[in-house]
Parts: sequence; structure tokens; C-alpha cells
Amino acid sequence: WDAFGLPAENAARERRVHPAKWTYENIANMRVELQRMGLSLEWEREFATCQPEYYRHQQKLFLDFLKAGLVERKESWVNWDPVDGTVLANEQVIDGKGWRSGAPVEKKQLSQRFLSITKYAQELLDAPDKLDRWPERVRLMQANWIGRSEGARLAFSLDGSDETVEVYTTRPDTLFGMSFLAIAPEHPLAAAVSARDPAAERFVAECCSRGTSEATIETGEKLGYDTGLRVKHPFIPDVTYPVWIANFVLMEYGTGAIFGCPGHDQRDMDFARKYGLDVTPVVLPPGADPATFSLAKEAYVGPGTIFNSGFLDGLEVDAAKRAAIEKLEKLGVGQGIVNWRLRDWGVSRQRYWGCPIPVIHCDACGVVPVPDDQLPVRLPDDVTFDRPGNPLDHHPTWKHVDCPACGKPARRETDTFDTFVDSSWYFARFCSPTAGVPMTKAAVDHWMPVDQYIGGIEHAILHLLYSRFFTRAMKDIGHVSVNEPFAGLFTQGMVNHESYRGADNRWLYPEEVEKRTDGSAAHRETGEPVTVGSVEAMSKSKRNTIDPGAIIARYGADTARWFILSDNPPDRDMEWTESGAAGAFRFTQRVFRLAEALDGVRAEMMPDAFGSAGRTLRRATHRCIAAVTEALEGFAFNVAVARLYELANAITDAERAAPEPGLAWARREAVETLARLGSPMMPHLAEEVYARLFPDNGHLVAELAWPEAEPALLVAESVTIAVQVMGKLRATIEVAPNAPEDIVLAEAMADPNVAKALEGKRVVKRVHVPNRIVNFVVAG
RNA sequence: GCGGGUGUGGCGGAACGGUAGACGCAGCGGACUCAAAAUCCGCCGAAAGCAAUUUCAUGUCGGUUCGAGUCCGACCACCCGCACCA
Repeated sequence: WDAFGLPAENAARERRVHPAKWTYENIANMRVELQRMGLSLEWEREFATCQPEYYRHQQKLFLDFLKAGLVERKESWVNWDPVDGTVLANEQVIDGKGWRSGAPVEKKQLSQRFLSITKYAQELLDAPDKLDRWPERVRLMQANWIGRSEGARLAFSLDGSDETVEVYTTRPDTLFGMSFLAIAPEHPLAAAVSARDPAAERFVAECCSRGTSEATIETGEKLGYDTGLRVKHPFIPDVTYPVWIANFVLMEYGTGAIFGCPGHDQRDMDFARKYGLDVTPVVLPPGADPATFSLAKEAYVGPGTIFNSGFLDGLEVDAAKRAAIEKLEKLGVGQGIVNWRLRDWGVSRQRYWGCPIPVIHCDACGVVPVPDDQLPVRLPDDVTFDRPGNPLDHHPTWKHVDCPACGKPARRETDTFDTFVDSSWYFARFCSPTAGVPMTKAAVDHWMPVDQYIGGIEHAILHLLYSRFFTRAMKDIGHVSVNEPFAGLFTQGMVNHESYRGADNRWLYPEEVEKRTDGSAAHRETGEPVTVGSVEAMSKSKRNTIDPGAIIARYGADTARWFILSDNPPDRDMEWTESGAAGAFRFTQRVFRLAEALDGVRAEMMPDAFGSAGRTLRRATHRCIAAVTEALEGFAFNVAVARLYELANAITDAERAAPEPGLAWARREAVETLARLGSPMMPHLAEEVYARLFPDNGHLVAELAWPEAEPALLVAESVTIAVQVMGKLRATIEVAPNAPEDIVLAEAMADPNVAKALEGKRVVKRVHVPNRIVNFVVAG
């Protein structure tokens, strides 16, 4: 149970219930639901991430990471809600305001802990090429997120000072096209300027309050402030350029500063045109005339030859990049580097309901790791949520401890881990869930990697990337032997449903809403009108969720399972509808009746020969084995279900056939197969049917090997061949399997309808695909 | 802006380049019943025809092929991810 996190804390604040109580009650409810569904889970391995028995090992892993140099402490910018006194995730900032308090969100710098995921950037980027059972889409999303780029880092000297400003660029070839240098509002140099320039301070403050919210990005308005500072060009020292603070420069990417080349970067172009800065083209498109080539509003980003650029003139873009980097390195002002979009993973959260970060702050010794023998650092139970901010911070005694190093009074860290940490290694813990260490080597070597991982596409980036990083880090400190945690990945689609709002604008659960025949909707009890919202992913906050318990209560678990699997391919999003549930229930009843009809028919030796109905049924049975097996292996559960319906229909046909030797045996075989192939979907019914057919067997279907098709029965007695004339179907003929071509063609031409279509035409080509199709190509 | 995906009956969806619409849901007609429920049988893309059958049809337009829902190109619509990433 991934059990730590914000929802529990919100429940605590809204309903005055302790997060632990709320969480364990939810777990209890969900456990009952999973058990009622009859899922084959190994409950001996159950645990919840909020149990000290779990998170103590997470704390140990963290300390191992710390020792291995995989943890850093850095200042970082966060979204700060001044009313709630807490840090907000980006998703919790709505239109620049805190989602709960509605207060304008501020940017604030906090000292946070970071896991060094960027040390593994190249490996994390490369390895998915070999994960051939991962969806291509997810591999691409991971690669884009990691975002490798090659370029140069170089230092610009400030005119009249010893200081420099570092920039990162992927286009060192365009350095001669520079017309300004721009820094992010959060850049240290911007702070220095602000200290003596109130107008600059106001500009920076405005940028920070607006942040990089969607509103600013959408309007795309580029805003800048000229600091009055100037920097020297690395290649032409006597020329200087203005230094601007610009809202479109991101502190988090590269160095937080760029050199502006309006001719060959659209953003720089927009900025230059707005503030009247120079635009010098330095890349000449193929075929363009250097004397007349100019740029108006569109930057040129294509290939070409460098000009207006001193020693780079005449080189192609790629060669110029190399030459520029070489020169920068020779001058000692820069070098070629690989840059990553991926940033280190900030794991500190100023929250109560999470795993405590096991370090202690001592005025004398600095940051001291909690010694292993003092783990776990337990969350205190006696906390209150009557004040904004982190309850751990307000707790009267919890954070006061003695320094493990010097023994003097010190403070516990009150931050907890991002809950993504909890889910980044649980799969390894499952291998040895009760071990006194995070995981035992023998167990993880036996089980890992996970053969088949299943999850929603919403986890395509963060959860999977973090787990991949954790696995590599755990390998480096000797816990596991594998590099990648998940050998196969299947991403299931989301289940969507309409959402409903009542008269008071509160969200309503679907079961509270009654649909009227005229299409309108009303509250089931009060009769008040209900606004029907869009069909969207089920979420607790919008209450558009369905409790499978209702179907289980009405029809039973097998019907619920059968129905859920029967309609949609599982990788596709679907809209939940119960319209097929009754049909699924009918089918479960029908399967039972098919078995009941065999009561009194004893299991005898397999007959030597079968009549035609028996042979037909046996072929259907064995074709079904092959088809269902293939469908299940490909996660096409809906197709597997369809094949089982076909088998049921074939059994019904056989029931109506005239009695013949061996037919009863064939029916028993078919019903047994139906139960066994259906057992993953409807296990309880399968066991009941099987026990009825073989009361003395003493085995469960679940214990039996998967059925295997007899190859001889997969070959049809006769095949239907489609006959086309010029690609249009004119008839179908029945022939023996693998019939000789001349016989097939003769029979095809003998068909009256085919003959009619061929009348008066000359056949110029005969296409024959054995057992499938004949096509006559005619002329005239 | 960049990247990816999807588009097939009234609905959910099947379909190694080879009979488009398997299977289910809904619907219509019938049997059984005093009646209902349950069950069973039949029909069920569109148009024409008494019928055999014919024509059209997998978002649009084109191409490759004996043959295209499937492969290729362009476009349209919707969905998802990332996004002033230098």
C-alpha cells in the first residue's frame, strides 16, 4: 500500500481525523474489496509504506546513498503558500494561487535535499533501448524528459570588473551574431543589481511573483530589464554587449544565463525586436546571397554556411560549432559539454505524513546522519493540524535530540521524503518483505527484475524514472544485481466517467445521481437538478468513481471480473458503463448450465472415434485453447473473452446435435476446457464447474497446468476459400486443406457466380494463396 | 512550438496485406407461458431488388499492390505527453 502522502493530511485538516487512522481505514476497505474480487495476491507479503517496519529500511537506504555520495543539499526555489505555510507542488498552484488557501503563491528559496539522479543520466537514457518489452511511447517520454543536448559552456567577462557570467549554448557557431546577454530573474547577478537598483528589484520581484505560471507562458510576452552592465565578447574583446534580466530565461536550465542571438533563435528575435536590439545574421541559408540576406521577424534555424563571423566564415554549422568550441577551450573561457534537462531530484517535503529524513542538525558538527542502531526515526503520533505549516516543526519535543556525534543538544530534520521515494524501491522489498535489512541479496537475485510491470500511463515518467534510478543506485551500493527494475511494462488505460455537480456546486458520486429518460439528471434523494460534467479520468476529488463492490454485491465477483475484462482492450482509455454487466451475468449462468447438462455423464476413456458433431466440437475446443492462450499472452483479454463465448456457442450447438458415439465425451472435454481457459477471468465458477465434472479429482483448476491444444485438431477438415475476380469477392468455396492448386482453381471457376463474372473476359493472372483466397485478374 | 497516439455499425470493439464488422451490448420479430421473469430461435452497416444478387462503405484525398481498415504520402478531427530547455 503506497500510503504516505498529502490526501491523508488533507483529510486530517478537513475532518479532524489522524492521517494514520484515515489511512489504515482506507487500506482495510480496499483490502476487503480486493479479497472479494478473488485476486490471487500473496497476502503474506503485504505491507504499507507508512509502517515503520517499511520506512526504517528506506531511511537505511537513504543513509547508504548519503555515504555513497548520492545525496546533496542545495538551495532551491519552491512554490510557497504564505497562508498555509507550506511548499506546494506545481500541480497545486492554480492560476498563481495556492489550491487550498487561494493566496498568491510566492517563490522562495529553501535548503533541500537532492538525490543525484543526474549522475545516471546517460545510463538512464541509453538503457531503454534494450527494454524491448516496454512501450515505445514510454521510452520516448523518458528520453525527452532526460533531455540530452550537446553544446558549450562559456564565461563572459563583465566590462570593468573581474567577474564573469557563465552561459550554456547549443549554438556556439552563432557567437558572432550575439547582440545581448540575458540572465534569469533568480540569477545571483540579478540579485546583486537589485541591491543597488530599485527598478531592477521591482522587475525581479514581479517576475518571481508571476513565476513561470501557465499564464505567462501562454501569452508568451517577453519582458526584460537592462541592467546597464556590459559583457565582452570572447572572440572580439573590444566589443561589449548589454546585460538584461529577462523573464524567459530559466534559472533551472543550463546556467541560468544565455547569450542572445536574435538572428538564429526565435525567442531572442522576439526579445530583440521588442527592445530594439541588433539583429546580425551569421548563418547563410544554402543559395542565399550574403549581400542581400536579412531577417525580419523569423529567426533562421536551418542549415547553412557561417558568415559575418571572422575565423568561422565559410564553415558549415556543425564544423563551426566544433571550431568555436576549440577556440573557446584554447582561450580558456569555455568548453564543450553535454547538458541535461533532467535535474537532481528534490526529495524534501515540509509535511507530516511521510517518511522522516534521518539526519540531525548540530550547531557544532553540522549535519549528522542518524546512526543505524537508532533507526527507525518514527513519526510522532501526537501531532495537531490546527496551525498552518509542518506539524513536525510545531511538535513540542520530537525534534529536540542530542547530537549522535558530540552529545550536545541538536535538532532533528523535520522534512519528510517525497512519497515517490516510497514507491521507488517497494518492488525490491517485496522480495524479502520481513527481512531485517532493506532486502536480502538472495531474494532480490531470485526475483528481480520484475517480469511484468503494469501501471497507468500517468506513471510513464516520474515513477518509472525514479525506480530506475533507485535500482541503479541500489546496485552501486551492493543491494541488487540488476540495472533495470522492470523487464516488461504494460501501460493500462484510464477508466473515465462523467462527473456530476449538485445544486450547491459540490461534486456528487455517480450512485447519488439519477439519470432521467429525457437526458437530464437529478439527485437521487433530493431530486434537485444535477449538472453533468465531461467524461474524464476517475479521481477522488471529483467523485466520479465507481465502486466495483456494487457489481459484486449484485452479480458476484466472477461477473464483475468477466465484465470488466470483456469489453475494452486494457491499454485503451475507456468510459465506464454498466450496460454489459447483465450480459456478463447471463454468461456465468449459462456456463453453469452447460456443466449441469452433463450431470450423470461419466468421465470415461476417450473414444477411438467421433461422429461429425463430436469432431466439430473438438476442433472448436482446441482452436479455442490456442486462441485464448495467444490472446492472454498479448493482454487482449477482451479477445480471450470473445473466444470463450464462441466455445460456449459451439457447445450449445453440440447439445442440439443428434446423439452419436463420443459426443458426450467431446462435450465434457469442451466444458472442462471452457472452465479452465476461463479460470483467470472467473476463478470461482471455474472451480465449481471443474469440481462438478471431476468430483473425485481432488485438484483445483488453479493447480493444473494450462491446457495445451492438440496440433492435429488445429487443422480444419475443410477450408473456406474466398474467390475474387479483380479483387472483388464473388463466391466462397469449400475445399480440402492444402488442396492442389489446379483443383482449387477449377472449383473456383466452376462456381456460377464466378463464371458469370468471368464471362467474355480473358483471365490474365490467377492468384492462389493456399487455404485462403483465389483472385482472377482479367482483361477486356 | 516539439514529440507521440487514435479515428471501423446505434454502442464497446474483432480482423498474419487475403471473405470488413468476430464476440458482446442495445434493438426488432418469434417460440414457451394464463401472464410475467428466465430461457430458446431468427434478424440486425447503407442503398436497390420478390429473390438470386448488385453497388457503396473502416476520418478525407492520393499512391503502392492481383488484392489495403492494415503499407507509403498529404490533409482533417480528437486525445495525450513535454514546453520560452538556450
